[in-house]
Amino acid sequence: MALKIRKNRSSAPPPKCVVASCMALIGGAWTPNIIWYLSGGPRRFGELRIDMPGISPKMLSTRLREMEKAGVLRREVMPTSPPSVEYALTDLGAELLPAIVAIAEVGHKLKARENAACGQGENDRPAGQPLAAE
Amino acid sequence: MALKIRKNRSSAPPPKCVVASCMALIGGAWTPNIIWYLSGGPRRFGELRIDMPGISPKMLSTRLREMEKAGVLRREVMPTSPPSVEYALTDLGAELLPAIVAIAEVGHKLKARENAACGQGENDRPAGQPLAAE
DNA sequence: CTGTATCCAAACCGATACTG
DNA sequence: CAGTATCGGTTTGGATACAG
Repeated sequence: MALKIRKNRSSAPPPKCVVASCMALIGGAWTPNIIWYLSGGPRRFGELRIDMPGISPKMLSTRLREMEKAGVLRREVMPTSPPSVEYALTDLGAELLPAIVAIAEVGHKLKARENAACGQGENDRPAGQPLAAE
Repeated sequence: MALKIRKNRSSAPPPKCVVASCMALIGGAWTPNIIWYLSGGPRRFGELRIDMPGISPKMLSTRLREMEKAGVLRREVMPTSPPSVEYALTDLGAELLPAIVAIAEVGHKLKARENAACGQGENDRPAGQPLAAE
């Protein structure tokens, strides 16, 4: 052998499958938003649709279903005259928030660097791209 | 209008684009692992390959390149006889760790529930699926 | 050893239309 | 109002082979 492999100094083995479990939930394009909006209290299907302009009913339904199955939110049918359904985060679902906040925090710094490029002239994104930034 | 839309009680607007900036980096299938292994100190290309059995050189190269461009890691060519390249997290890259840890933490609970199913008989994954769980 | 090129399968997402 | 069905475009990731 030409070069020797150094022992990895990481304190613990990387929990890939564990990370994947969470990423499957918050890794979607809309899931962080759904969780965020739900963190303010229970919310109906149509309300969530209005909260997130551009989301198709299919996506919302799919994500909601996945999240319910994973046990991070609860679906409750309200017996009103026009049927309405409320979605609310469970305790488990609320635990996703710190992760999302952590992501948003570092994402903020990432984005700042992305736009400023730290003095480098290399920025192909002129700052202010039309994402769904409220 | 039949039903009135309740005002969203979420404390702040969900920073979707900001989240996306971070998710683009840690949302990949291998990126969390790369960051984790790099958190133990600088590491070479081949070492990372051994750390993560199953990753193709293309993926590793692609992710490494993206992360370098985003400024979360630095690439350094060591002038040794067989050429070797070391990758190391930058300060900015180290800031990704808290987010990954937060994800892993809630992912752990998610996975526990996923396997136990809380007394329900509904689990189509018999626990112990062959993911890259070290 | 350190990558890059090509091909290919699967997942994700969006738009539209339609049902209960 | 609250979804489901279907179609298609785009992206992502894996396998393999090859190059500097």
